[in-house]
Amino acid sequence: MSPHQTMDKYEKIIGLAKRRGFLWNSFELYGGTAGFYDYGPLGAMLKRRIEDIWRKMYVIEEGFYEIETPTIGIAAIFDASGHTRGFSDPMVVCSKCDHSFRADHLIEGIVETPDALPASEIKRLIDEHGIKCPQCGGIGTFGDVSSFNLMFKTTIGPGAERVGYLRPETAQGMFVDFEHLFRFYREKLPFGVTQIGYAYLNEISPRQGVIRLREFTQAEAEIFINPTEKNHPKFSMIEDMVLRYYPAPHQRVSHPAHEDDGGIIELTARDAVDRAIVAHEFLAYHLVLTHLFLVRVGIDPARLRFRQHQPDEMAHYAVDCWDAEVLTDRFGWVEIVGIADRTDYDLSSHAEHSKKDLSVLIEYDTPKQVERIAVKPDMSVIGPLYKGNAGKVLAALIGLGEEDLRGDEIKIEIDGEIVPIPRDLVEYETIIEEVRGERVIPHVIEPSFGIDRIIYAALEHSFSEELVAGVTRNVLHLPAEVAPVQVAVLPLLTRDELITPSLAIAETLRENGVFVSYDDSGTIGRRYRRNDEIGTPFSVTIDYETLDDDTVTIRDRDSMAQIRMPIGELAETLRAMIRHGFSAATTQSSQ
RNA sequence: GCGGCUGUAGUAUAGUGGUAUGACAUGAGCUUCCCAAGCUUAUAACCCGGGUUCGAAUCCCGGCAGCCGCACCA
Repeated sequence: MSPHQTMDKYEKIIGLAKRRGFLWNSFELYGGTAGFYDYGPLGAMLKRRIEDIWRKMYVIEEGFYEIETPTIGIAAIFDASGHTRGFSDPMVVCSKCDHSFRADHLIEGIVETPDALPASEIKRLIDEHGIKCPQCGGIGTFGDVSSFNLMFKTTIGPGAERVGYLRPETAQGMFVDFEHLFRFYREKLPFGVTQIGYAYLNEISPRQGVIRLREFTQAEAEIFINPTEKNHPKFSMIEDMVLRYYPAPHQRVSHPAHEDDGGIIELTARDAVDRAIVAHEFLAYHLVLTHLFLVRVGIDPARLRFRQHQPDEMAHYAVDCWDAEVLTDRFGWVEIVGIADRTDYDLSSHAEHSKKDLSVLIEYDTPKQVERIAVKPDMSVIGPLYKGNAGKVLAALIGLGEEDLRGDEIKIEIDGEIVPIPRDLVEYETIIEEVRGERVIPHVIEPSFGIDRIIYAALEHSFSEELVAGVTRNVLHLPAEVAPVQVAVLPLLTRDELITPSLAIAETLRENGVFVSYDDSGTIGRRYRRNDEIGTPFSVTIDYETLDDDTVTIRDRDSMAQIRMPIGELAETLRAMIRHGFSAATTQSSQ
């Protein structure tokens, strides 16, 4: 058996990607560093095309404008988002049973604020008090306490005073801009905003190549909606779309990420919502949109599923959360998109930390008439009487109901003390007030795409080895829309009389917006195979017939079929093929 | 981060205490040549640092990277 046959698919893809200029390990000149990859010429082109399709679908078709916010965030943002806290749990591993524990939890009861201690101090206390391993009962079996904050830390400005972090997700920048965005969208819900950009996690030991990176690209949409309106206006357009759902109750295996236990069900979006498998229409709509995007960029729908988070796996605030997962040869099911209903968690948390009101007024269709008690204390007397406490007295009085105000004496509570207020100092009346609406904090639906993982999955799913006349043909069956090189222009022979018109054709195609590579090295068969391997969907070949009648052949990557056509129709036909495929465009042109 | 294994041209490899094998790929050329044909020719490698040694790619130590297991995992 040759080494090539013993390689698994991951090795073949990474090998191909490296050889042909899709992906390179970064800093390789200096030995490389795990968790960083360069996109080579073809990889960068593929990435750009995939991002552009995402933009077409989310920015143009859904109308979610794109913004850009800094990749460095200040500490306050991540205090509010929970990243400084949640990402920095001190952990300790038992060397006997290999279970890991929150180190601060082990010494609860020994000190009052264990979470405020540095790692070395926690370790000292664990040793000093002979803390037992809760799992196996071992004493003195704990290793060093390690802090797991995965954010890259840096300082802002000289003097190293102000702490900054490289953002661990692009989302926070959009939440922080909420007030600006709300005004931009003329103060109406729902609206969405998107961002495509780098995010950073200082992974402990990233392996798995491009699957787990320390710098990665996210494409995220944050859609702010009215919490009471989780139906989607365009739901009827997609309600018949069938997706492969893997609901939480169907997940019976202990590592659902690596097994398919047969619990996947195929349902229309309508059924998924009606049977309460997906929480609501808005989420279901975005599952479908995600599916359409992924298939369009080259993910095999048969190796795609939507897995619901288990209740204990979901962030505590989330109502419902689904991951789009792809089946990979080596890593099993891998998450490539997360789609969550994050409720008002993010905005509420930023409101609390920034002390700004981030609620919005949802107007009623018709204003409501509401009866309420208007309390009018005589402050000219109360003020001098209660002096420093006058403000508290006023606040307490205004909050009283009619039954509290009716008696001979009014009693209020100030700092835990009951204080009597003379009856004649407080007047009140019942008034009818018009209420135009209600203030609420919008909920957020967040589809979050891991672009690098999507690129890997598209490469793996489109890769195939096909036997042609006893020889293996490597092909990337990438959709023409995302293929880095769209058309290869190839003179049949390396001769001037064919090279000259070939270069002219390549130039014309470029002027028509087609991304073309010109190649005259080696035999024609070799050049076809070279282009198959990088996924070039169409090749134009110039031969001696071209010199007689100005026709060329277009060769289809997938079927290896060829058609002949006049040079004059070439650009238009190729553009149609890139959009609709070889056979569709062929049928069209022959009619 | 811990433990085990590994590191030779672009790729997969052969090999030895005295600078390295053959192949594929790549470049140039020949061959009117439509699916990795053939011929000529060229380019191209011992992961990095330190130690032992007359001499280290080879032995030893450290680092880095990769793979596997544990832990972590957007």
